[in-house]
Amino acid sequence: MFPTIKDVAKKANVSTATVSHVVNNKGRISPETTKKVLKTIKELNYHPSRSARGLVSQKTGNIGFIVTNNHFLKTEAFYTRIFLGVEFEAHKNEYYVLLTTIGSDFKKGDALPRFILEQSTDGIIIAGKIPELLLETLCQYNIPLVILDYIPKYFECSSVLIDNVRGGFLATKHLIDYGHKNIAFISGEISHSSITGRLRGYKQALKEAKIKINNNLIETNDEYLSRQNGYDAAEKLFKKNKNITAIFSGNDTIAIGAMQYLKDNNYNIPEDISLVGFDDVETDLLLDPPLTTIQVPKIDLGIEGLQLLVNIINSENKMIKKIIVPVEIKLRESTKSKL
Amino acid sequence: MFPTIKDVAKKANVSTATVSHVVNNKGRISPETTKKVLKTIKELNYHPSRSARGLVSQKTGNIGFIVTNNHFLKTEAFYTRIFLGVEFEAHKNEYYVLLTTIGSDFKKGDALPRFILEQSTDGIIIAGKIPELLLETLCQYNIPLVILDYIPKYFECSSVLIDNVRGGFLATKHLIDYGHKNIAFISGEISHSSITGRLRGYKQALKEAKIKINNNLIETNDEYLSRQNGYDAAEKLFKKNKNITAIFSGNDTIAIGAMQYLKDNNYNIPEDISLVGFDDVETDLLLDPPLTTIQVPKIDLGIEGLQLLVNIINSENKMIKKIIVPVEIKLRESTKSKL
DNA sequence: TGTTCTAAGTTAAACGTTTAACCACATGAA
DNA sequence: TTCATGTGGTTAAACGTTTAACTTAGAACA
Repeated sequence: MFPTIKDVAKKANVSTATVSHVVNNKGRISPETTKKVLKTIKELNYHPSRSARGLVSQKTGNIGFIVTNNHFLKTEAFYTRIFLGVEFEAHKNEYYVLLTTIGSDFKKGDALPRFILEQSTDGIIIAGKIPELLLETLCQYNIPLVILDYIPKYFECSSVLIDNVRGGFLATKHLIDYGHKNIAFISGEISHSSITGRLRGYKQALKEAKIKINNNLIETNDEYLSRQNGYDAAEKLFKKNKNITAIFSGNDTIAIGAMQYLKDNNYNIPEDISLVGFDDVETDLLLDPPLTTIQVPKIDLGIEGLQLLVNIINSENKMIKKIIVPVEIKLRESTKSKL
Repeated sequence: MFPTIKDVAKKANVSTATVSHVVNNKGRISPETTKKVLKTIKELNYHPSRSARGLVSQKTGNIGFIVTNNHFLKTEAFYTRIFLGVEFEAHKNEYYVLLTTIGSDFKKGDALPRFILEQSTDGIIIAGKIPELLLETLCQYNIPLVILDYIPKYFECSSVLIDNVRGGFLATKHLIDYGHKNIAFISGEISHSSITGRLRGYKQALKEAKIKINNNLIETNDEYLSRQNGYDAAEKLFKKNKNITAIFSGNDTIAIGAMQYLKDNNYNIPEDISLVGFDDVETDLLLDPPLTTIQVPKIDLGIEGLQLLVNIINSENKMIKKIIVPVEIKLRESTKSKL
């Protein structure tokens, strides 16, 4: 069916080693021979078999993408785009991406993703928060590794991060500039490094504007980011406070839930309450009103992640690198100036 | 790093063949030996290398997923979900999915997806309309193949299809039941078998209700399904007609575009115009008003597709099978009874 | 007793590459 | 002439499996 390296070698009257050298640009082959071999390869439409290659050279041409099923299901729009960014750049770099989800309750003795055990990837990308134990286990295998959008607690690793602090700062600053003083922060998954970063930015902006931080205005828990979670957070918030005029929400999903609560309780957005999200998922534009938010370049995050991983794979230098991708604020109609 | 079959064989005092037989449940191995080998495998945490396996047995454990980049970009929400369905079921069946996009302008001599040439997949799933020439080329390689959501013109192939005709019928019938008589049909990509099916259902319902089909009320072209396309179609439609009270739109993306046109031109939905979509993408719920649509079980489509493919891979019987997945109407607030 | 059969394994080749080690030849220097 | 060096390859082993063909021991049978 498919021609092998032997077929090429025979037809071109050279050894299989020569063909291999030509294919891989290694060894010393004269220009004429190279040309002859290349021509034969084209004629036969020869492509080296991945399996055979992988067996001897340990290069499979695949990279693994790991995300917890919770993240993937609950904030699908976000992680799907990151995946697409990775996939897109992988395609350019002649890699394929193997996707797998794992439980967020990974514990001692649990099986690793099959692609690791079966050695079918050259490197791993992890998207979002992941059990620390899994990282440690992974580490023992000495596989090139890049983490996207998460900073592990006890573990140093090459990573691509969003400038969450700045994003939180920009969002809050925007509300302050619009004359708001009672600005709430709501979010779930507060143990996620991204969310704590956003909260830090929020506090920074308040401090800079000399507005006192009021813990009653901060409503967080560690449940996964879901709309319901946002609805509940807004509910709690308004039970405790009466004079809120603006909300900065840890991500868009939460914001959408909060928006629903506000509508259900006859608050007008943005007349009564200004609302800012974080992530810029596609649905924001379809909301009524369209959501002002912090734009996160999700596709770019994936692209950067893959490039970083490929660099690590191709170099001996295993220096840990961190890349920060910038964010900016997208002004839409869910915020209004009080001035 | 990773233990090999030899390590297991040595430790268990058997030959590698025996280990292989145990792993694959083949050959005649006594219960005691089996037990002993299994124990050793667990102790060493042995997993067969995919590359080595693939090399000799031609089973890579991967399946390829092909979609045109146009489809993927323009109706991302739809095809991403199909992909996730495939991915989900693949995970269950111990397969990995290699995703690739191809141009919709595939022509003679163009390179096939790399995973085919490099023989790194055991079968292929194709999602949506795809150049007929690519199918023919693919066919020569004799790879197990399943097509989702598309019927090629000159080519028979196992496939999983949506009941588009019924969907079109249900949507139109719903509008008729609500007392509408001047019901328009708009869509792009009319050469896609799914869209023609929906149009057929539309006509069927009208015929059954003894409403004359008016070609002025049918606005189609062959551009890709995009919001802009929907906007334009609605515009053309209303330039030609004044008395439309309902629109059935070939898919949700188009419907969203049309909705925008209606809003821009001060038509109220559903008071002035009732609108029905097709697909049921997640954003429909966030629209104002939420869109009545035909629900397509996208995840199930992917699941069925993968199961079908696995069956084909594992059986000699290459009979062509077609699976039709049912649809139902989701009543929301974009349609209103005139009665 | 010798023959056949069966159960439970083993042996060794094969899959399609890569790559370290080797070889043959030409050139140039001593 | 001899020896070192460089050029352009070839040879053959190795990667980790699977599997067809073979072996061996014991049971069953005539």
